[in-house]
Amino acid sequence: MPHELPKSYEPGAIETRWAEYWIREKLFSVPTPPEGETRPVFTLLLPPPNVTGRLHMGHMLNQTQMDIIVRWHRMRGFITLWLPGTDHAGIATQMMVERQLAKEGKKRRDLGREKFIERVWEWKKLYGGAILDQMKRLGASVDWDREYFTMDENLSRAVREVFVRLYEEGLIYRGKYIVNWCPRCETAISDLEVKHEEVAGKLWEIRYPVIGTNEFITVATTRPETMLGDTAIAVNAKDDRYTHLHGKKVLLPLMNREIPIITDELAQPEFGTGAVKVTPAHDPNDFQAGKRHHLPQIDVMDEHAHMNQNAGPYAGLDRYEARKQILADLQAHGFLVGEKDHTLALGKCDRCGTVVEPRLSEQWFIKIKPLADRAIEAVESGEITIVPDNYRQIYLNWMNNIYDWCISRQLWWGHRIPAWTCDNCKEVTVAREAPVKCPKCGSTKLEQVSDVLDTWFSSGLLPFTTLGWPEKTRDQAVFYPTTLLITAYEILFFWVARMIMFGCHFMEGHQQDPAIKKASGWADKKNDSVPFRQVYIHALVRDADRQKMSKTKGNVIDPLEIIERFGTDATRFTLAAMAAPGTDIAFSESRTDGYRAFANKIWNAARFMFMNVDRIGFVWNRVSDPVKPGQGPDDSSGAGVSSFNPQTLEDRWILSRFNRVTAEVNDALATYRFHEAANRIYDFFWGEFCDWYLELIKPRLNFEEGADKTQAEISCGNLVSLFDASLRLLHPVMPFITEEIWHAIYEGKPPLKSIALAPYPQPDERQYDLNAETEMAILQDLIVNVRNLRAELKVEPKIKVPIDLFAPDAAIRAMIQQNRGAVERLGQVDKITFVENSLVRLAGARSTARFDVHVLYERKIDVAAECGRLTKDLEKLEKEFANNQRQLSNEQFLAKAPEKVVEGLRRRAEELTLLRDKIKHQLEELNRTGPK
RNA sequence: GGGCGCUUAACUCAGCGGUAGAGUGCCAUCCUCACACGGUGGAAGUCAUAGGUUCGAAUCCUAUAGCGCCCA
Repeated sequence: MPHELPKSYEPGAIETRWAEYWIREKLFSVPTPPEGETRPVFTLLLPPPNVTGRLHMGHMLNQTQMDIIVRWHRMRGFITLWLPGTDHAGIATQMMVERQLAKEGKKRRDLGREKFIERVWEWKKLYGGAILDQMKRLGASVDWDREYFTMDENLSRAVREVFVRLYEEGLIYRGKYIVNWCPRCETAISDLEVKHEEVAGKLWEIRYPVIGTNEFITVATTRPETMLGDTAIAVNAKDDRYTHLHGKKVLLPLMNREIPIITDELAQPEFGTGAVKVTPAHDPNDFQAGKRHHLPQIDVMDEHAHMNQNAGPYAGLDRYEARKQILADLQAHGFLVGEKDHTLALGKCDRCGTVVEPRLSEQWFIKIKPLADRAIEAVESGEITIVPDNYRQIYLNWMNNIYDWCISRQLWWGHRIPAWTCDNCKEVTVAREAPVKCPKCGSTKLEQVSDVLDTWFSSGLLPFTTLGWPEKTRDQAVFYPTTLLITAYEILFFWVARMIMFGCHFMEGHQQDPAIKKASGWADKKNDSVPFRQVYIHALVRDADRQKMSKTKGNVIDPLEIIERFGTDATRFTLAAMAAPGTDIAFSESRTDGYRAFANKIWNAARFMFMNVDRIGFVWNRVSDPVKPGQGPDDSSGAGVSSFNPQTLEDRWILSRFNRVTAEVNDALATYRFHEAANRIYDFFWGEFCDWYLELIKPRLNFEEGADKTQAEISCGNLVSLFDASLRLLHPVMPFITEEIWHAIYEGKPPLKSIALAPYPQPDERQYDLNAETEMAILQDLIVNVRNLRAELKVEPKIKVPIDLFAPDAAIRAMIQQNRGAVERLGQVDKITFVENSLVRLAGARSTARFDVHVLYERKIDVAAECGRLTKDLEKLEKEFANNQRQLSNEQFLAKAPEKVVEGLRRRAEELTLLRDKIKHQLEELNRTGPK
């Protein structure tokens, strides 16, 4: 059956087809491996996107990298599980639905809790799958049979179990503390959910009259409205300016309340006036100071950040309205004594951007220190490695300065806290299931606490809850700890750190199936409670101007639009090729356009191959193809290109090069150097395979009457087997085009359902051929020099020219002689004449260390241009030579530099002398014969 | 305030102790029977600045400037 492919590659046509095929055929579904399984395992948890999410470049990068690593492992014979799912995203989702309600003129309270949650579920059903559908377009090879949602019943049960256990262990407590409060979302949020922003603000100075004196104490504040809740003034004990006021009281302006002057470290003498107001209910530092001095806590705001009844005449005002009013009143009564410009870091809600208010409220917390200690240990001991390495330190710094985690949220959408309050005695009972009666007073009037848990509480448990925890399952024995986590720096603390803490705590004592652990290469790891063995933190994708993408800036690049225009493969390749670890990616379309061209190049190389396959009537011998699924990473039986039968220099050369590139690509992937892997393949396929190998074998393929048919078949076979191997090498990065061509090679009857299940190429050292590589380099050098001379002599492209060649080394002469056809074809040469003497004195000649070549053509060369070029070359050589000699005459260099380097420089010196003399001669000759 | 990163060809980026690289763009030329999303040839960089370490620095150290990020 002849292969018919369109002349140019159209990704849109094939990509959706394969994406659907992979899902329909369940190619990436992984059943639980039975006892006795000895193959290596690779497990990766997809960072669950929010149900509210739309695919952005960050996801695309993340998923591209994961898919590359996952496909690479799968092709190397690992049992490879990539687990997908979505996160219920408490605040974000609730906001979406609230917004929807707002359009109908309703608020969530109008519906009531139950109806509202029903509404969210409806919303989730309708829109929640959007991001996963987008993911499918990327070709992500996840196990869709294991897809989860963080609010699934089994996961919810696990969440309750975790909560109860932590509570019973005394690691969860409830209390009234200062938390970050978002007045718009009407909920507490964690420190991590507050984003600080530098803004130009004011610093106001207010003076408080000291009772019993005619003195004043002046304090500075950026939030004057909180003064209504002041319960003390603090000065530093060491500050002599205030010693005489110790023990005295001041009269709080506007409120006419007497409050004490206390001494506390909170007041720093060198800062401002050295005295500070203390507002325990509205500032975390003041809260601590208040505890130390047993000060009352006066809350002056409500949950909407409006002043409450404690604010006296200001009750009911919005916080900023109140500020204005208070400043005016202070001014009027002579208490306001200064106003300065001041830049302050304003905390804003990560979700909605509203300015956060520190607020005293009853919340649930996790006592983090005991959990953090083990999580620190896991990273410090190397049980978990973080790549790039610098994130390790960042992680440790954070963990060492961690605060208790506020886990309760005053939302409706999320995992409701499994705690019940007794209506009668107010006793709070924490339990797995709703208690029938209060254990303290026996009352049956119990109401569940209305708060829900922070979204990250449940996602922090995913590495084990998705594997069936709290039951002990075979899945856990096999797949836990997961092997790798690939994620963005942004959620290192939100998510990664918490998974480590929870994993180390709840999976303590867990042991992975020893046979599988060993086969997977983790035998040296002692701790199987960690949620993953390795963490790879990927870069941020910025726009072409290095700006962080954001909706407000309007510079968001939509990956789906890029995919539409250039194809998924090209987009994936771009992200891979630009993903040098530790550096952010400035996404540039021109690069993607370049990689679309690469896809087209591959496509056309395939067309070329099929054209010859069809013409020769070649039958691809499937048996000899090294397709052995399921071989382990150490099994080298499929190594190299086993069905390749090298006959000629170019055969030996390309085979050697393929094996070297294979080694480099495998190494690069093993250390997450995606850019290196992508670039190696690109250079090989385009620069070596297409530009040289395909050109070189054309004469052997173009068999006509009287030609050697066997040779044509052998080279056709070599072409196909090398192409097949190259496709497998490239597959993890460009899954679609490789799948399409691979199936075409097998004329729709491949030995496996997908190239994704075929083995990944491994280098075979026996197929390295240094001689072939050296000889090929000389041949390429010769051809390039001839082309170069032709261009300079302005020889018409179609005209073939004779050349003279001086090559003193007999072996090189023989090699060129043997490959003269290549020189003739690729250099447009019609006759090669070997000569006895150097050709450097001739115009229109080039020389290298190994040969001189002269193109015979009647047209005179441009003497001035040639002189210019040679002079420039000479300058460069002289400079290098001078440098070279300086080093070689330096005794310290000779004494200290490694032998290899010295030897290299010596050889280079010889070459340089030779080249320099040749150019000098050429210049002399040109000056002698050429026009002035 | 603390911490981190970046500054290499016009643009976007690799390289991170031993002779400056890629892609795009640019110039010239060629629609040669896989590919003009192509071939061939070419031009283009005191590797931010100033010191230091070293036989040798784009690469290591220190300082400065500019840009950016994170944490408080």
